[in-house]
Amino acid sequence: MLAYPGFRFEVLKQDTKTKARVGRVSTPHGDLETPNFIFCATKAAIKGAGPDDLKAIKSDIILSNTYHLLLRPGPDLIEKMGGLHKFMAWDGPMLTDSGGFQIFSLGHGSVAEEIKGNRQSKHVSTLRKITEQGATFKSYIDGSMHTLTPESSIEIQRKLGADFILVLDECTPFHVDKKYTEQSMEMSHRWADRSFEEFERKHDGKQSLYGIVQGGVYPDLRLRSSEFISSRDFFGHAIGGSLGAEKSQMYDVVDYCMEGLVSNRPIHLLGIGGIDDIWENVMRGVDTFDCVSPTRIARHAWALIRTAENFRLNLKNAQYKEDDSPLDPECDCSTCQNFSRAYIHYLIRAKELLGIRLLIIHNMRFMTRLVETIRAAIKEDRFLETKKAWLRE
RNA sequence: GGGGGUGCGCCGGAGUUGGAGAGCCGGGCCAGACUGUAAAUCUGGUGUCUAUGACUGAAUAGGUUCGAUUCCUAUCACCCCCA
Repeated sequence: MLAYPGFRFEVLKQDTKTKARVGRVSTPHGDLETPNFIFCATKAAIKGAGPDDLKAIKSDIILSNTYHLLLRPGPDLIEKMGGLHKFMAWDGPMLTDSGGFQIFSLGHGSVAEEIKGNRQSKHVSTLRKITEQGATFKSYIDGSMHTLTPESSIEIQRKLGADFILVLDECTPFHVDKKYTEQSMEMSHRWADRSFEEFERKHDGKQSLYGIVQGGVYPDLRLRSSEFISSRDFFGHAIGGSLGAEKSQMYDVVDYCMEGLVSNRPIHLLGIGGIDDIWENVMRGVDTFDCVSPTRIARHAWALIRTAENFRLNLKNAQYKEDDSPLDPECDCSTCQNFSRAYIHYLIRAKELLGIRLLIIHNMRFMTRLVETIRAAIKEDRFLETKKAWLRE
């Protein structure tokens, strides 16, 4: 049994009516309470926000990516600079993705494109091949070839030094049949074991390893995969791969996984960050989330607002030209305390970077306030009531 | 005052050797997409109307011609040169 001396997960409060729970994860870089949201700093930076901003909006943890940092600046450079925490001046908990998602995204394009059938996508795949050994990519930066194996992904993540690291997996697409999904899942399981062995080989207690559940949208495969991942000595579990074409299917897939996952480990849902998805999946027992959406849509001028349609407003829209009200009257972030919708609208139109930055800060604070609300509700044993009121169901 | 040149879309270009423009490329404008980030990206729309079709449209007014954005005349605006 592998020990994770620098780490601990404890459930502080279990909701009595649902699987929602409040937990505490301890890491060498500090603790965080769950449910929580992990902001994506894919290339060792939250686009448009720095560590001070993260502290200001009360972010507990961020994520960075093996594949992108492998291409540039390279894991050796980051190790030489004292590790990723020091390099990017973030001293809190951190997770790195293994590059498994890039096996999907560099092969198929975005999630939406793949699910919608790649209709008009101009996506040119830079994924060269997937074999039992690993995945080979052509760098989008300089065209050079790079192979990511379970072993090399762990080795790179060790050099990066994040607190939580992930096994290499194949993020299975939506448009493959059950046979492919099953074979992909089984290969990901073998990759999980290889990742674990490589992790264990140089284990120093400063990092912890997450196993990833695959199995597409198939209940039996998801159950098998989650039981497999539970049988290995991972610190935490992540749910990955295709979660279906619709939200209802995603919630079903999460339910399938939960049947096979042991409950004394933190459970992460990879890549999900829709506002309603967070409530629905916390209810199903998910502890942590990550998603590019809050920061990406901010760069595309959308602000997260609880009471808006689909929980968001497009500040680029003409209707905000003369709107002197704060961005979100419910929010305590520096953007909402200081700036009007009209000003942000103007900044976006004028292509002033500050406009994007103000929205990024607000959207991030929106997410941390959301998980604060959720945790408080669970602690007070009012999760379902709060969910209903918050979502105006 | 004299000479030369240029005028079409909200703006800037390109193009039309007298043979069907609601019509190319940017930008702007109006919207949309985005879920482990090749994304400050990408997509659609953008004359009018009673809208599967019509109508108007190449500075303005005339003229030549089967046919004019194209040729001619006048006017207007802007630019350049001379005085």
